[in-house]
Amino acid sequence: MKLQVLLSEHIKKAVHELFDATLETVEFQATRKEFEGDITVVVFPMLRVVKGNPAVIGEQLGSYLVKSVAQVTSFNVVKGFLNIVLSDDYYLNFFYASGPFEHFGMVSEGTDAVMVEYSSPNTNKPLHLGHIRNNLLGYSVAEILKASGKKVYKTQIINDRGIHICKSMLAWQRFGNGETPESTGLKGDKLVGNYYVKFDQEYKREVAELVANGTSEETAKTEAPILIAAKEMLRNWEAGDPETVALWQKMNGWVYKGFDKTYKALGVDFDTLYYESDTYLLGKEVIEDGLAKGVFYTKEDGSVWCDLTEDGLDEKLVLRSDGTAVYMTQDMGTAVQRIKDHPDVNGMIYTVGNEQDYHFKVLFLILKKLGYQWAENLFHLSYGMVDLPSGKMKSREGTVVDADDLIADMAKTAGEISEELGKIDDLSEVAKKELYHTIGLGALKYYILKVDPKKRILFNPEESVDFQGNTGPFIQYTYARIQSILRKAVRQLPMDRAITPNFELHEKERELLKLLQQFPETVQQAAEQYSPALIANYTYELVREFNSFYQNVPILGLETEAVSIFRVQLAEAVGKVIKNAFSLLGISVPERM
RNA sequence: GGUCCCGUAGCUCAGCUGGAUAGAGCAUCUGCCUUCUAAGCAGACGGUCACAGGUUCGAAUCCUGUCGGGAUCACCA
Repeated sequence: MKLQVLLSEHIKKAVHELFDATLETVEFQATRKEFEGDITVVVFPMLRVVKGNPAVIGEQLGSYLVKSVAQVTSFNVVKGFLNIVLSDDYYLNFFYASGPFEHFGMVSEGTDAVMVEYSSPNTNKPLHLGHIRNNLLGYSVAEILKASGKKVYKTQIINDRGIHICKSMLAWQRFGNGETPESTGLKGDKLVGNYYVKFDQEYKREVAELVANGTSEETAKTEAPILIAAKEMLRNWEAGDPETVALWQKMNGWVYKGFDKTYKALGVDFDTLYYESDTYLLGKEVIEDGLAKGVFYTKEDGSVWCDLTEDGLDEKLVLRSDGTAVYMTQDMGTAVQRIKDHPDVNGMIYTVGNEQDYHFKVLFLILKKLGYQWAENLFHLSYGMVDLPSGKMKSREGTVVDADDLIADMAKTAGEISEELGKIDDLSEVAKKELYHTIGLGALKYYILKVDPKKRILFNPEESVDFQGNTGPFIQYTYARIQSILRKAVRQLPMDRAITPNFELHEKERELLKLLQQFPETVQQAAEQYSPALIANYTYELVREFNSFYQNVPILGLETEAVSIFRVQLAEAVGKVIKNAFSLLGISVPERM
């Protein structure tokens, strides 16, 4: 039985016996460092049913627990806080029962399935820092949900159609001279992105020219020939013009190859893909359904709306008067389609920036009104923008931080620091390169995931990311040190020998065991709150505690072999939990660094 | 203007469903490499939790208002 449940039952019983009162719940909290104890019962809330001085009540409850619960060895009361000291046996039992910690904290996959959408890029330009935040969040939340026992489908919707890609296509047609990724050596997404920029330059030039010839700026902006040509191209595409479609396929193909490389470098992947070119016409039957159910209504001009004023929102258009779909229509259609494709799915998480908060609020509400039971389990994983010291990122103005460049830069910085420290000089060049990538990416991922998604991030590429303190590399470093202990221990100690733990636990050991114990609960909590940050901060705390242990108590070469073996085992367990926790963040841990 | 999000140390961030003296890292300063990796450890310095009210035994946390920053309010996606 879980300790809290056990204690809580005994306390309720104690309250009943000692004060003849009935207690609904018992409030626990971790004992603060400065006090002696492992777990604390807050007495104040009990005052509602038990009259008296909280300190005195605490004393009475404390003595009761010491007498009746084997795991409780002693207690102390500070004001209204009853600090309980647990026995070494309790911790050791936990430790030996939970080993060997390989899958500690991970629940095996159940039948309850969810779909996690993230990334969802446009195909006219490369991925940038904003996508990185999106990808890391989405991937991590997917992993956390998996670890909490859900079956997870990772997906993205690729915005492969629309005016944006036509702009790149047109510019390539006009100025490209038949360039390909092969002929230029450029990644496909970069090449296509360059033409998107080229389009914008040309467009601006034409607008300026028109304005110089006396056209008003407003007219010039809508009548620039290249824009008209791009719109024409979109119409051709929608009409299925073979030449346009072929070009579209070719250039999108380049982009996908480029994206694949970036995703691979980032360490993210997908189980199932959706393309907007397939889904942009979806949603019409949902409209029919909604009309039949009276959720939607038609205006005189034929447009279809959903009235959400009762829910404090506006009226929302769901189908244009010409019968074509809007964004909302598509998203409804896509959601329904996804459930059709994956009938076991009973909930979806959308990783999309917070500028779409309103959109998703409306989308979820409409789907609920339509009566889909899975609509009860929709969540918008909303995140803030990533700002640069220079301000907002604008892709058309080229003020973006490119994803590939950033990853490479991080690895480079990691390399420079490693070289300077010179601890891994004996590694091969290939192994070094891989390690630098691991560390650089660890720094980047951790930096982004440790902060609350809702908050906007100010990212300074110049100063890059720290490698000290609450950072990915710091945690990776701790893991590497643990591996070093293990390597040495195997040579020095009979690690396979069964030990009888009859020694007194060191204070640091108790702290570590306490933290280890909390991991499974933390994973569940992170899953409920869709919060990688929770995992990150937990890991940091564990690592700090371990470092303090490592630096302050001897592990190897002790007179008592049993204690040494136990400490090595403890270090090993911490290492495994770090590894597990980091895998939930999509960060790998090196054996050495 | 309506709605939503954010405001905690000089900087970057934690702070769980209200609980003890608000915590880390960076930066600055002091110690610690002849023992398991010093990307580390131990310590010092640093706070009117934006502001003002309210709720209560108790508020950074919940409620109301004000100020500051951002997003969003299209027959765009």
